[in-house]
Amino acid sequence: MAKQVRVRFAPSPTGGLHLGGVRTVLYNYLFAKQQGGSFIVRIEDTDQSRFVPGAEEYIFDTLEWCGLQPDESSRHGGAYGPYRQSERKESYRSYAEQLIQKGFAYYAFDTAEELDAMRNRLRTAENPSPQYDHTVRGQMRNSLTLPENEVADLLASGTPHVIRIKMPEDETVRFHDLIRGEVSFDTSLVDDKVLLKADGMPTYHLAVVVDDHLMEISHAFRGEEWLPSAPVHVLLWRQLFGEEAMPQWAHLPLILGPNGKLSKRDGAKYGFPVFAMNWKDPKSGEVTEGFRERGFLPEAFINMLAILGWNDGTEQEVFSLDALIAKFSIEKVHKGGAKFDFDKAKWFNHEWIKRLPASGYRDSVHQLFSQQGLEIQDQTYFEKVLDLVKDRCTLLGDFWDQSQFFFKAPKNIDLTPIKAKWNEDKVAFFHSFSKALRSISDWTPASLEQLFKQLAEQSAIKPGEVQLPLRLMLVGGKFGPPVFDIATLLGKEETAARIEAALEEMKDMR
RNA sequence: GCCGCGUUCGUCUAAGGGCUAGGACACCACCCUUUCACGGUGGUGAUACGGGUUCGAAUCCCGUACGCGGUACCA
Repeated sequence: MAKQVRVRFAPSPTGGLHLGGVRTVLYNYLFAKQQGGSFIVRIEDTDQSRFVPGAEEYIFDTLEWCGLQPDESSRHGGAYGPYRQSERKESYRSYAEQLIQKGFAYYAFDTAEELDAMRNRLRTAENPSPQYDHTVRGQMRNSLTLPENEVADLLASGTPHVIRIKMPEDETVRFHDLIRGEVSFDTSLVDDKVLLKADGMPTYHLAVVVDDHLMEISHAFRGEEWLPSAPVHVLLWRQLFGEEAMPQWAHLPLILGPNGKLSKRDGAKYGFPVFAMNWKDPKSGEVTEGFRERGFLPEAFINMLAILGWNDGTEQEVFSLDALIAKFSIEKVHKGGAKFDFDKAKWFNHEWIKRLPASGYRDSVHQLFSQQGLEIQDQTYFEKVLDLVKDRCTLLGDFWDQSQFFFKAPKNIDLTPIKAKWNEDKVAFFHSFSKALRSISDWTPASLEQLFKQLAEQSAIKPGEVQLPLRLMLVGGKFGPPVFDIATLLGKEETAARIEAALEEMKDMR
C-alpha cells in the first residue's frame, strides 16, 4: 500500500520570496502534479522575532502570479491544517517530552550568558565556533548533569529552559537523497540542537519532522543549506515515528549570485531582480524590485527557474508549466549550484513574448500604458499592434517604446537622417502619395508598397530614398516594424494625416 | 578550524567507459532587411590538477586544489 504523494513547501515569512525559494516551490509543485499527489504550503513562523507582517500574503500572491496554487494552505485551508506553525504550537511539546522519556533528548537550563561563557572559554583558532555537543553537555546545566529532584524543582518553578536532542556519540547516520544518492554523517560531530525553545515554540528541526509526519508528507524537497542538519531530522524520525515512514529527501542545489549564494544585495548591486514580485519591507520601507514589475511574464519566469538546475536530457529549453509537469524528474536535478544569469532570463522572456498570442499579456501591457497616461480604446487594434511589434520586445516595458506611436502621432520627428538629401521632388512625391492613399481599394501592406513604388518611379525617385522619410513621418524615428505594416494598421486617414502634418513641419527644412 | 556538498566553454548545460566533447545565453563575422529587430549561416571558447583501474576515462576509485553551504533558543 503505497503512501499517497504529498509534498510541501514551507517558507518562513521573514521577507520576500527570492529565486531559490520560488524554484523550491516549483520543483515541489511539478513533482506533486506529475505524481497526481497534492501540494501543500505550510508557513514556518516559529521565530516570532523575525516575523514580518505582510510577508505571508506576499508569498501567496507570488505563488498565484506564478500559477503555482497549493491544494492546501493557510490561505485556502484543507484537511491537514492549521498550516501556520505558530497555530500548532501546543502539539510540539509533547513530542519533545516523548523524546526525553526515551532518552533521546534532555532539558537544558543554561542561560544565554552561560552559553556565551562556554563558547568563549572553548573558542580557539582551531575551533572558532564551539558547539553544545557530547563533549560539553556534561559540564552544562541540564537534566543530564543535575540531580533529578533539582530538575523537577526547576521545571516546577517555571525556570526558562529548552529541550535539546541528545546526539549519539559514535554512530553514522546514512540516508538516501533523491538527487545526491547516499549521504552520511558522523553523529559525534553533530551538536545537540535545540528542539523546543524557551518560549515553547519548536525550532525548525522539531517542527519539520512533526509536521511532515502529521501532514503525511511523502517527499521533502528543500535547499541544500539544509543538508548539514539532515542527520538531526533523520534521527528524530527514527526515534519518534520510525524511519520507514520518513519522507524521501531531496536537497536542491543553491542558486548563486555573482559571488556566492544569491542575495537581495546582489540584485541591487548588479541591477537585476531577485524576487518574483516587488517586495516592500514594512519596517524599513525599502522596496526590492520583482521580475513581474521588471516586465517578465510568469511563463518565462517559471521556465527560466526550472531550467536553472534541471533539464530533461534533451536540448529543449522552452517549456510551458504543463510541459514541465510532464517532463520533470527529481533525479535529473543537478547537484551543483547554478549561477544566475540575467541575460539568459531575459532571453526566456523574449521567447515567451514571441510565442504567446498578444492576448496572453495584453492586460499587463495595458496597465503599463495606463501608467504612461495612455488609455486603449480599441482592444482588437491593440492586440494587432502588440502582435506586430512583439519580435522586438524583450521585456513588457519595451512595448511602450515599440508601439506608442500607433496610438498617438509622434511629437518630435528626428529629421537628421534625411536632412541632407531632402528636396522639392520628394515633397511633391509625398503630397501625391498621401492623396493617392485615399483612392486605394485594397488596404494591405503589399498593395500599399506597390503604390508607393509605382509613384516613386513616376517621380523618378528611387523607392529606397523615400522609404526612410516615410518611416520618420509615421513614427518619428528610425525604429519600428516594416513601414507598410505600420501604415496599414494606422489606416488611410491617419497615415495621410501624419504625412501632411510632417510635410508641414518640414517646410522650412532644406 | 571542523563537517558536508560540489567542480565540463565567460554563464546555464548535454554526453552516466567508446565517433572531431553537443546545445543555449552572451560575444564576433557574414546573409536577409534601404529603420530597428526577428530569422539564417559560421566563428572564438570547456572536461580544475595529480595519480590509479581499463584495450579505452569528462564519465569509475584515491589524493590535492578551488568553490559553496553549515557550524544559533534563524529558518
